[in-house]
Amino acid sequence: MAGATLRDVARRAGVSIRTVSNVVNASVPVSEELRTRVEAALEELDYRPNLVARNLRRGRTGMLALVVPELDVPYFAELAREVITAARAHGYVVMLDQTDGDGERERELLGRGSRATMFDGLLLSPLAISADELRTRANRVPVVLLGEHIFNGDFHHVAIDNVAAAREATEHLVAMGCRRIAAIGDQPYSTGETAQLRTVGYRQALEQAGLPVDDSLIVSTPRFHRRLGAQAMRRLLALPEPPDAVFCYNDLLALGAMRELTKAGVRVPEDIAVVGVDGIQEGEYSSPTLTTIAPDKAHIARTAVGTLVSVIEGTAPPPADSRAPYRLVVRDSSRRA
Amino acid sequence: MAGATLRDVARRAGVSIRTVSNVVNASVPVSEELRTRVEAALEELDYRPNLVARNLRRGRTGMLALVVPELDVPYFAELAREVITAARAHGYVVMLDQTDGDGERERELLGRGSRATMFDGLLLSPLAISADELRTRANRVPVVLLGEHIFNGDFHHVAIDNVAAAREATEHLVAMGCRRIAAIGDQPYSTGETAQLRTVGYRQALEQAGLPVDDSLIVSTPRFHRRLGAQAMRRLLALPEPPDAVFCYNDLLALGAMRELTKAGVRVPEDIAVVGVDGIQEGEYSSPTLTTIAPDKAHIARTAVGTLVSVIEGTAPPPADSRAPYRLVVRDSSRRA
DNA sequence: CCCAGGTATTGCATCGTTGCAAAAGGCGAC
DNA sequence: GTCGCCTTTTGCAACGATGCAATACCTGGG
Repeated sequence: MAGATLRDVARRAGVSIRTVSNVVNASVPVSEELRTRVEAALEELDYRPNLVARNLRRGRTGMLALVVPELDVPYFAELAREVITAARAHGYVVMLDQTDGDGERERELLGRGSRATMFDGLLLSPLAISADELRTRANRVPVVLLGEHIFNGDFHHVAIDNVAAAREATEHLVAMGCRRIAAIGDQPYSTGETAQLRTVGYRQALEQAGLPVDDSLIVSTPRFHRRLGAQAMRRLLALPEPPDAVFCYNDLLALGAMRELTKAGVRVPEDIAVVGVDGIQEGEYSSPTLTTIAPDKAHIARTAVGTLVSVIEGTAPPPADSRAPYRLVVRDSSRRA
Repeated sequence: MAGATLRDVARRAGVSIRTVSNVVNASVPVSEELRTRVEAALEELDYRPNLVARNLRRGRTGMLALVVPELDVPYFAELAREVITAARAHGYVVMLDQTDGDGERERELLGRGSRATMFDGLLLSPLAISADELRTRANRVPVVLLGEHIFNGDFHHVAIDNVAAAREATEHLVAMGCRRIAAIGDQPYSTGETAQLRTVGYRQALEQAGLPVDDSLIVSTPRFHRRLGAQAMRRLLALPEPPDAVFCYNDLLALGAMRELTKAGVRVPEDIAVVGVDGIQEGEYSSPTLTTIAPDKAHIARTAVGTLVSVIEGTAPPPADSRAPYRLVVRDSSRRA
């Protein structure tokens, strides 16, 4: 059961431990004869290097941690997939954890008893943690932030231009002839600012189009879940003058809203057009299919992992915001004559 | 940058390394005076234990690996969430990897150069790997299988009763008055047998209801994705005598099929009723909402992690199949007058 | 036949921590 | 005053691997 060590193999092959190590790592030339003998012994004992020991010696683990609020949120699942793939390309594996949007959990990650020493770098999609906290706590592990911005200049950060993306989504609705466009997902009280940036973009688009900004059309939601999208939509439908379009700050909100509309017998997009953000696969198959701002998740993952690896290797430039590309994908939920 | 070690703290507090270790681990009583001094030093140097070293010494890493085919498949994402939660309850963290259903990738996991020595146990949702391979390769790491069965008696295994579940789903359609019930998702050629078991249950239900089994109504799909569900549905619609219901082997297939039906102007459930398997959140908000067989994912995760932990600790009973509970959740996609 | 120079092989120390068992210290009992 | 016991503290070795530098070996040239 207990695995064979270099020593066991060395004894069996009648060579030194060091020689076995040399064969295993192929770093130093080894004579044909010994190599054969050692390889036979390796085979017979089914040797596997103990990576914990190797990591201790080398001072690196080859593991990255990816921390997201909720893994069952499709955006994060799809992003995680890309991150794992990107990490593999760099020779890293990924430890995955979720915080449930709990600030306590995020702090744990960086605190005293954490497993932070077990991975070489951290990809964090923060929700509740603040800039100061992160700065004072994350002095050990290289960090790259995903999505939420938190604070200027202190950390590497990868995300789309939220203002521009939101503006573009709203402009699209304007171009489709919508005049009373609601927004679902603002978070004026939150520590994170992604939602607030999207509100800025939404307002910009309305103003540029010469449309009035009606605050009763902006519905806040504490999280970005389907249920909350449905709930928000219900409120909008109850207004004396309901909207003719909704820009949702993510696809789950949009899908929840669409469900509510369908249930209420409101036609999408004829009566109310819907746009989301995230470009999750679910939106390709919903009824109707969902128009969305789709960030290039593979790009985000590659950039974030690449940056993190260069931070680990000490070859990274100073922290900077990286703007990831996105596309407006127009589908049925907003396609009007 | 480089973290302080026990030695640094010891030097600073003027005590032995061992005493610092005792304070940190609180395992052995330490006098009030020294404890205070050591704790001050720990604080000043912001000491964090090097977990790699600790793991080497203790021979355990506190990490479990969860390997699934695809993380962006909602079922696996939702399951992963539960697994991470269950693992945390046992003091473990989770390394997550995906195989893309690639047998090669699965083999790598267990092979020579793998990171298998970095985690204490493996939760594997296999797709392509065979029983023999697993048996000869997984002699090192404790393994618990999720979903796919692979082989009797060699490995701990957690899954629902696929025959019964499929039978129940089909019976439900029969009870709703459907008489020409199709099945999407058979995999007669696959190494895995989940799909085949579901086909068995489907046939049993039809036979018990006295309905003919029409092989042209059983559509195979190599994977369980939305696109393939849509494709399969297209084929069924093209039949001279299309079905009046479809049992899909998972929710993604069902959602793909429903999309195709909506596009074709076929009403669900009036013209064709649809049932899926997996109980993913997406089905609660699709239009129409999706009837599904919902395995208790939290139960699966808890059982699997609990079993794995007991295998690791050497207190596990011999390998056995564990049947996880599931529920038939009836929603609009199959609700007929 | 010996030596230089290169290659192949090895021993030792080390990564940071913990298990074990011995040493040191304190205190009451005889 | 001394012994023995209990508590606190410590030193040493070990987990399994690799970096470094020294040794052993080998070949060809003088």
